[in-house]
Amino acid sequence: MSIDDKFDALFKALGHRARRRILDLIKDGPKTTGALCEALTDLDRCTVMQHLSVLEKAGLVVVERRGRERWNHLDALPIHDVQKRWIGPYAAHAVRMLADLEALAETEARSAGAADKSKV
Amino acid sequence: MSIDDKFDALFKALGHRARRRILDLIKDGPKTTGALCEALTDLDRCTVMQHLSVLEKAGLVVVERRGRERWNHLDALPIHDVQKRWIGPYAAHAVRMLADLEALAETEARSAGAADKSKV
DNA sequence: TCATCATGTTATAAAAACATAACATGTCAA
DNA sequence: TTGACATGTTATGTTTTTATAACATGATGA
Repeated sequence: MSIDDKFDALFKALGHRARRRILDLIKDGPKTTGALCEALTDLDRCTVMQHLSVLEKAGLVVVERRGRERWNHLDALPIHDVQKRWIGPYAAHAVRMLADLEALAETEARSAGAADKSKV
Repeated sequence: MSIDDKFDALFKALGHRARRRILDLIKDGPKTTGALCEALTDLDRCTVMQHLSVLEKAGLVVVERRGRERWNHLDALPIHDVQKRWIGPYAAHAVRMLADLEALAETEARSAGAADKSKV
């Protein structure tokens, strides 16, 4: 599995609201599949399980079997990689852009009087 | 457009390697659609444009038209929101989990002798 | 043991995403 | 103005995703 496959799987996993809700539900501790289905009343049980398997393939959910129960644990470590490669740098970029914009606005404000006659 | 729609669009946009490549290509300055197509030789021009429209819907690409050219600018601000709501908190969670795990490993190492007989 | 319960598997229909082709538009420069 | 050029639009086929239904398994407790 290439690095791109990994990020594809991760972003895909995060790209559906039901799956993000599941992550939020198991953030503070693992839950059984049944408990998750009870919380997600608008979704069929099979649908929840499909979402869980997408999350599992992305490495965001780790499964532990206890008797006939299946406990779904969050593993947030892959998100840490997303942060490092994609989000962090771009977020920093966003902040830098904002700063540039503000500087530009200030410069333009200063020369506004001179530039006015060239405006449409 | 709800907040969930926004995040759906954003993660979806980030969830395809071709689109992530496009983002990287315009990270340091806008490029025309034609320039992007030249860089992405493995993709059809129409496919590139479809990807661009996905990025545009997610607010990650802002289009400026100059004559017959279309200049695609990166807007990384939406990624900043992803960072704040989804990545940051979960990345922090990952770090906390790691710390917990290390603490647990240490505890178990200390009581290893006593616990050994109960192992399978 | 045996009914029940939690979960798993397989199949299928509908919707969305991806990739391409064919045609259309509007701009530039000779 | 006219041909080449950069881009836009519409249509279409293919593949994935999403959501359910129907059936299967395997643990648990009376």
